[in-house]
Amino acid sequence: MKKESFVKEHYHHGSLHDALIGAAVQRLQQDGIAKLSLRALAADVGVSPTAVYRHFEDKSALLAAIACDGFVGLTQNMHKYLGHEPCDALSALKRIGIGYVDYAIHHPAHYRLMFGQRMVERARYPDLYQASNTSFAMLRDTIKRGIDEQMFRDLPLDVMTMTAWSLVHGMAMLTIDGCLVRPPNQSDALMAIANQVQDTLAHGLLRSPSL
Amino acid sequence: MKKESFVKEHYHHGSLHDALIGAAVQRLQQDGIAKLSLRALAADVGVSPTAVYRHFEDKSALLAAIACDGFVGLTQNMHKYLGHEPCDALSALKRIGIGYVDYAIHHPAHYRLMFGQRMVERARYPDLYQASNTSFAMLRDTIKRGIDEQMFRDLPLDVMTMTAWSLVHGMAMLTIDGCLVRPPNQSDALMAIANQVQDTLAHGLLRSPSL
DNA sequence: AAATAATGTTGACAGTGTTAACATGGTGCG
DNA sequence: CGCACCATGTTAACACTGTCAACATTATTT
Repeated sequence: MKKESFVKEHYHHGSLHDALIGAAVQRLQQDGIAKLSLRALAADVGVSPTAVYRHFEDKSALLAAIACDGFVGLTQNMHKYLGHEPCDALSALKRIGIGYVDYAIHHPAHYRLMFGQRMVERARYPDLYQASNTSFAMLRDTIKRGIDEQMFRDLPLDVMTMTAWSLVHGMAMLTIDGCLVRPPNQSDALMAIANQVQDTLAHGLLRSPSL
Repeated sequence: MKKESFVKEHYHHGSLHDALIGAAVQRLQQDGIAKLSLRALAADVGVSPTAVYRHFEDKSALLAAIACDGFVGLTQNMHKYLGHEPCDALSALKRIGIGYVDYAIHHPAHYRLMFGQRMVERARYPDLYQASNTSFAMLRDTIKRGIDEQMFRDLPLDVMTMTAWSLVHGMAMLTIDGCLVRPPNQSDALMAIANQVQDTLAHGLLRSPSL
């Protein structure tokens, strides 16, 4: 009876941290990062401009937190596509790759942020650093399995990891930026292309490709 | 005898356009895009803040011009690595790819700008749009040649182009952002990796890979 | 119940992109 | 030559930004 009377009878917001991130994500999706202002965010949430600084050191830290969430979501999506039943390394790698691109396509604002300026200074943001490493480790570990099981060719793990990672990252970026020559906007058609690209990669990685 | 007396006896700068771009590139390399301000640029060049607007519609247009220069440089560098003697499609593709990554590594500020927000809105900047298309056409045409000469596997041109482009773009980005696991800072070592990655791609594209 | 920490607010400052109105000077035309 | 024009630069101002210091309010702990 004393709470939720209407709105903003409360001096304390209660969950400003999450609310700010939510508002930021929404604005990022609509207007892009260039037009994102802390003051507008604060207004969206119904709080004074400087309240932000009780939850984030500065604007960059807020963005880093969002990027961090992005990597967590990316990892989750890769796990989702990977599934639970055991499978060989190549299938696993393909599924992870599709999960990767799928996430990027459906969360472009997040994805662009994840690989923007924050990535360069990720040493300053331990959470972000760890979250991103967790994502990358999935790729790397799967490739290592393929090598250990002698399914993949005998190339340095680093090289293969970079190849696979470059491929999915490049696909994600080019798709998000609309760089495809004839952009098949249906994500189904897009995923079909992604599948074929993955096949090409498989052909390049496999010890004995099945044509 | 009447010119170049000392400095800035001239009301008219003479080449503000280029001077601004030069100053911008320098600041981009040092501080990154976040800290780039038109006013600072104007000060660098010794001109009032609003003089910029006689040469560029707004800040974004200036950045677009730099990105445009970047694509021109990228194309040039690919041509440089391609050389003049005729060669088969695979060699050509490899050289172009190396030229691509080489440019990105040596002009990270340019490269990040080229694939930043400006790329998304490149419809607004015809010059940028065309310059980028010219770069991409090099990749695409070379791949088409490989298909026509029946050197590459019989896959859709779009798929192969996306694969190759994704690969070089991904490599460029990951390298620039320092995402390599053990970053071999010498660009020689880097190029060695790039070469191996390209070989993997070749293995994936070729009709009959030579192991 | 009092002290302390957490959270929000107000007011201010320096810096930003951008516009409008004005100044300057080189260029071409009578 | 002189004059008008136009490209180029300047000054002043506006709205907006991130951020800080000082203060207010609420929650938490002692």
